[in-house]
Amino acid sequence: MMQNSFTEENYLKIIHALSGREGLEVSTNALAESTSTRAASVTDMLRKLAEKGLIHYKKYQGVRLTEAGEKVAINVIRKHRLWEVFLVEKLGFGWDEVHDIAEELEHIPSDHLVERLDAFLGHPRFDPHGDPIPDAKGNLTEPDYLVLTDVQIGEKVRMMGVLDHAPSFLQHLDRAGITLGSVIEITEINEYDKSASVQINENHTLFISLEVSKNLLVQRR
Amino acid sequence: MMQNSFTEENYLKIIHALSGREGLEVSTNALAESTSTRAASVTDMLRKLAEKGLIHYKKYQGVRLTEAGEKVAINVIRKHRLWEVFLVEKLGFGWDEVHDIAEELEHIPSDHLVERLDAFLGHPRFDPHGDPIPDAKGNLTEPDYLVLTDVQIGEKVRMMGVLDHAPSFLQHLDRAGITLGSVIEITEINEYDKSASVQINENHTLFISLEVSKNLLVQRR
DNA sequence: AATAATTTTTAGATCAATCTAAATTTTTTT
DNA sequence: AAAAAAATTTAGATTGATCTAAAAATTATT
Repeated sequence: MMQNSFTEENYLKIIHALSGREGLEVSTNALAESTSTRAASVTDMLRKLAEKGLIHYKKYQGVRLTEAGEKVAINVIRKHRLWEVFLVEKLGFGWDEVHDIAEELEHIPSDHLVERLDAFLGHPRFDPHGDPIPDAKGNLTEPDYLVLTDVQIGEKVRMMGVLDHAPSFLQHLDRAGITLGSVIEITEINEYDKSASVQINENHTLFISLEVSKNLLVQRR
Repeated sequence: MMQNSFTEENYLKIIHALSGREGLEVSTNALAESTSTRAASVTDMLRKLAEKGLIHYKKYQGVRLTEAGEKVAINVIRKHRLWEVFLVEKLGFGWDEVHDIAEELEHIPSDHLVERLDAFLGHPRFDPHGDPIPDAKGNLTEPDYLVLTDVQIGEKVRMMGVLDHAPSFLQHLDRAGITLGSVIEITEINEYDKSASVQINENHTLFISLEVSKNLLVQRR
């Protein structure tokens, strides 16, 4: 059985991300946007992936992963997230620095390597951004965290992940002293712009904008 | 300045290997052989590398690396060997298993990554096969080991590296109990086929063929 | 030094991934 | 339901890395 190329793997990973939990159809344009290519290029690649049995594709009707395609996508995600753990935990990178490097490492082909890396890291369940790491069998269970905007005043929650992975956002959180595991209590919400005062780890208070709240994943305790 | 492709890096690495310590000219055919391509393909690539200033190339006259090309080649070698150390020391791979994986990892582009990896590994000077690891500035000093065939009967030497990196050879050494650091004493050489009896670590004796002797790098003590 | 053998390069194609421009299909709006 | 707008696909080209077959240059042999 032929190997999938770097590019093919990226398409599958992006289709997985865009189709969401429900496995919705993904549009050609959305893929063009996410892959930074033109729609015509996407069409070509979709035909190819369909031929390989990795996606369900009917002209003009968007695209979904097949079981086989899903398997490939999840394996790429597994590798990406394991490498991110390695870069942060072992090499001392910041969580804002690892995405691009992991984007390359995720395509290194060797099951043997992934399994040994996984063991070396102690079979981590989550990556440095709080995203769950699929197991070797491809089981990926998204924990049902809530977004901070859904939390009431007075409630204490634990910060578990981010929706936006942009370095600038992560650096913003660093400066605010918010990291995975931080305890957050909303002390006040401003009606006007929905910005909020929050207390972090019961010891310092700060303002966060709605934009930030929308991108913080938390868990009730 | 544009990045070099995976393929370009491989050509430079192979030119470096084939031109040896003296920086001799490398022939088109030798490159075709080593890259598993045809001579015509090599010619195309050479023109391209010459245009980029990475090699000295005149038609029909073989090829040498420029300073710039040498720098790229040595950096690839540095990455390859550091990753091999990682795979063996941290992930527990055998020295016979790491070449192909390192062949992929060596092309991951990030100076930051290499330097952190180097530090994580404790700035190793040699890879799992005894090959020296160039430093961050690109200094690569080949230690002047001798080949076991140049060792006299009765002399005790230390095994420091291998010339042949083939898994089958390395596995053969594993079975014979010969590893980096082993003390080897030649007790007898057979005139007929130059095979030898050797004592390993002063505790067990075995026969090795000329083929093996030719590929063992050792050091006097 | 002429001829033969070998090596290398050129010419012209192919394949994967991309592009632009034009055509087609689907969706939305009037 | 027609027309307009948007999305998608097709047609034809381009780029990087490769190929085969043929031509040219170099090297070796007589």
